[in-house]
Amino acid sequence: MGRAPCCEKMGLKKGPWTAEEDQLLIAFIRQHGHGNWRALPKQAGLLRCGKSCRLRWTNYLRPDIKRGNFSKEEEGTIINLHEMLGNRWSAIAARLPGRTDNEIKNVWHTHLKKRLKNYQSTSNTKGQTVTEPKCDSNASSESNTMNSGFESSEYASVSPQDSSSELSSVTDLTGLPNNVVIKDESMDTSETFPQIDESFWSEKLSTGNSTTQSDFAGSAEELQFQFPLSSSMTASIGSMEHVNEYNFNIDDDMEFWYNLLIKVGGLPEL
DNA sequence: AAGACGGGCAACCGCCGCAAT
DNA sequence: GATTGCGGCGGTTGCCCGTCT
Repeated sequence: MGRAPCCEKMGLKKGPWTAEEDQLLIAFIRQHGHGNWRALPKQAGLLRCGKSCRLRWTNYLRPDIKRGNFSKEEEGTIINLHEMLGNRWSAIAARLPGRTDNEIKNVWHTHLKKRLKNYQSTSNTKGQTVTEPKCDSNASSESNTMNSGFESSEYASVSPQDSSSELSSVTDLTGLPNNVVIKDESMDTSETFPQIDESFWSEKLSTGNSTTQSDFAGSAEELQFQFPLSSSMTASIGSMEHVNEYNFNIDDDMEFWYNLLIKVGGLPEL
């Protein structure tokens, strides 16, 4: 069909935003909101396309943006979520209040990916089975054996070399709120994750605007999934303050997931 | 001191999904 | 059902700035 470009380039400004433009945008959105991005620049007196305005607002001007360096916990969360979700930056950002998808994407490409690579090469030299993360948009089910990708001394209380199939060996990212570790590259978990969508996790794992551990602690359930190479699976559910672990050893995966969701309050009991 | 280089980050581009018509 | 318009998303680009030589 062919779409027209998002905005006619003629007369529209590109490049870095000036303080004046920022003020115009903020003032307009404060007064009128941003119902229609395409119409907004004209109404606000900006020579920008709507897309540019939306991006500037969502990535920089929004009042709830948290600026500054990422904490180690945030970085750990990103790595874990990236393992789980792949390059779905907006989904990852939804779990890190105050952080934007763009910011997370930049952090990933500039810092975390390198760290992951270093970790992997280190692991490989130690004879571990380590897989490259698949950056596939359908990667919510991706699984691999690289744990968090952090140097163990920095983030994980259990060293990567210790990875056995027992619960104690699940890499613990020292109190991360949504600590999900999926292992076993031979397993396609997309078939066993049928009902776990993003809204479920964000509802379960985020509370308001805060990202502090204590905020997560009350509401939720840190999930650690571990798939040993056997046909059975082992999982633990730990809260932030006290690790209430539930151990499952099951062969029938669908029943397992359903029961697990009931446990964490994601499904009503029948 | 100055030019080269590389990293970090803000912004742009193009595609996709969805709702409205 | 087809078309159109919009918002959103992820990939990519290009500028700025710090470091190196």
